[in-house]
Amino acid sequence: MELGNTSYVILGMLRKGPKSGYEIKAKADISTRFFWAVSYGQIYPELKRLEEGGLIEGTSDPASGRQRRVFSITASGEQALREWLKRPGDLHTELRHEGVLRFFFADALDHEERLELLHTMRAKHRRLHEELSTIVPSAEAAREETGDVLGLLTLETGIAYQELFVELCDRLERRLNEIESDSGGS
Amino acid sequence: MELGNTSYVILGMLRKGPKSGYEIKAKADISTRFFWAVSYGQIYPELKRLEEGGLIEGTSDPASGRQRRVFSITASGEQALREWLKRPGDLHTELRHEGVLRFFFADALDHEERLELLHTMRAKHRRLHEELSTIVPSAEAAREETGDVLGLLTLETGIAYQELFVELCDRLERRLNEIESDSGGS
DNA sequence: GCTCACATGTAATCCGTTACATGATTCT
DNA sequence: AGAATCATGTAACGGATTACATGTGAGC
Repeated sequence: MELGNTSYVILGMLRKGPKSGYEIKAKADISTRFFWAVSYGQIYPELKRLEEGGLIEGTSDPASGRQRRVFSITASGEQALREWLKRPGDLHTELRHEGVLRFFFADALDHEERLELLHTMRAKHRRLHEELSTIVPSAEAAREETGDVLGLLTLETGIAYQELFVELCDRLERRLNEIESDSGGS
Repeated sequence: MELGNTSYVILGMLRKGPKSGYEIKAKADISTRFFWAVSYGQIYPELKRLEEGGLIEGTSDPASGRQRRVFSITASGEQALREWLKRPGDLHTELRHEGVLRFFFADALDHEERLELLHTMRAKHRRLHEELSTIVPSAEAAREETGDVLGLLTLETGIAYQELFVELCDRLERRLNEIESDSGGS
């Protein structure tokens, strides 16, 4: 059966322990979301498909008071996951960044408007930086409990990424101001 | 009419001067591609739509020996572009990064396999870094000719972005080696 | 004459989001 | 009692890629 990267998000989450679709989404929202987002509209149909393919197994969960289906990864699911993790060849990377896009075309704006764009952009990355920072304690707790250090390292990577953009906004602002004062000087 | 960010890529490219669909793609491939990619499958239908909406104007070009349509931005097209550039509110940012995704789930691998993943990832970012570096001279030439400094600044931003990921791969490798020698030591 | 770059377009498909619909349980 | 959270799912839509189809002009 054909699996996309989103299928592996589900498989990877289930490998860390049995979960419901709802829980997968919740975990993804504080971890993979920042470099691979998933939505309910993908998760639930995909859980069905993966179960039909025998990569995961669902059981109705009477232990919980709630009506919910909890899925576990099967042996062939684990095998598929490992196969993907080891698969050689190109790693898909894609960036869609409206802020940089606008900046590229910002010669249609005047100096003040350009600075405002950079401020909006920096504010966004600062917000994301903060959001990621609040997750750190729970990632540290997870490392203590499960011994999984990669969650924390990945989170730090995400934080460094946001920091870079904040710094780039500052750098661009300085450069624009230099150019403006050079051309407008005296 | 409804315009998406891809429409503004076309509008922005045409604002720098009249172009064919083919040329728009070629220019985008060495500039916006790294933070907002576009394909022919979007460009040609969108050119039609933008012309119908009066934001651009196409003229068959007999000056060139070839059969081609060259589009120019209209006054209302420029207005739409500026309106977008100044529009307040959220800037869409999206990252899909299979390398970091795999790394997050890489506790299913052994130490050597994890390092290999990081090497593949670093190789990819190095390749992109190099690709961007080769564009620098043409961006500098464009700055000289057209006075547009933003193309160069955006390119430098893209280069800094690739540099960060190369450095992050190194950093992660060091961290993994530290952990490995700690647990395997003595 | 051949190949490469120029050039335009469409159809199928995939991937993903958003909005909607529904309902149970827990907490206040 | 009411609100928030837990929980599952689907349908419509949008955005984008890929593959395909087709043809011309320029340079070797």
